[in-house]
Amino acid sequence: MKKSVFLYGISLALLVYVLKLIEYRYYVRDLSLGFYLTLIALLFGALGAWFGGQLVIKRIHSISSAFNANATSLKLTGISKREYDVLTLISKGDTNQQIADKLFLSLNTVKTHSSSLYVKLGAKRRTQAVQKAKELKLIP
Amino acid sequence: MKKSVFLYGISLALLVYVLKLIEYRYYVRDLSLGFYLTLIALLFGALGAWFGGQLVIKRIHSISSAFNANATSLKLTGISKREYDVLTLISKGDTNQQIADKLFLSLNTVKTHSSSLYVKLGAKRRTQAVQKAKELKLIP
DNA sequence: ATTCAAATCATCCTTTCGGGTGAAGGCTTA
DNA sequence: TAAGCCTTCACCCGAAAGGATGATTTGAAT
Repeated sequence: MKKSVFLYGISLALLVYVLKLIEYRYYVRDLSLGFYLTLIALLFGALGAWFGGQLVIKRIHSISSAFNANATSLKLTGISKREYDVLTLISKGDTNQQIADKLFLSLNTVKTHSSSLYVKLGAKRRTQAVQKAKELKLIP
Repeated sequence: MKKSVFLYGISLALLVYVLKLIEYRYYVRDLSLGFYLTLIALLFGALGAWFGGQLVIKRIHSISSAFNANATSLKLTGISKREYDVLTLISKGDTNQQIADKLFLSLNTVKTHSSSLYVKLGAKRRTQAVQKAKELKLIP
């Protein structure tokens, strides 16, 4: 981001320098002022468009890949590690028994975790829990 | 999109006109050519940046909202309209009974639809169905 | 007109979920 | 050390889901 701004600044400085040259040649050659103005407008318009596009793209990227398992939401909901493990597998469509097998837990433990998950997510069913977890960016 | 380009064109034309005025005043007032050049550069740079940003945003939107219920995948899976209705509500965390109420169906019918959904999606549970449907872009 | 898929509903039966509750061991922190 | 949370597991019970199968109606295609 800062790098982009820096690059943009450099480009701008360079162009201003070029403009200086043009300014000098203005007295030498016989091109209208309007020509240069249009040229500059086009140049900076294009440059600005590119820059603006890059800016937005970067922002979008930083938002969409802001899926760092979202520690903020995790703390807000108070979901623990183990509960999160269960949540992840629930979202993949595993049954409680399958989750128990994968996490080396008893079925009852998985049920306990999922139950507290529902409470913390304000859900009544696993499908709801998955939906809410996605809203909170807890899972992809 | 076309509208944006048009607006941009209009803005550009307007500014060029303004530049004309400035050009005339150049002979009247005592401001350096560099000043105007920089002004133009900044103006068009900013305008271009805004325009570029808008362009990218629109493109992103059209991509992300290119969620036209993905007819391709629907045909491939052979999911019917009614099944799709059920799928949608399933993905929202509704129970079969709730779905039945919303769609004015009997619980059994909902079960039938969901069962054939699972077959067509290669899922064994509703949570899996939801996950696969998302992969196929059938639901958001 | 016959055929076929979709949509609707049913019954029976098994599995899975989910709620409620209790309890034991471990770790952290006041 | 006591309080508190996390993790683990258990039992009970009702609700929801899911599988198998069959039946009727309707609309579209052949």
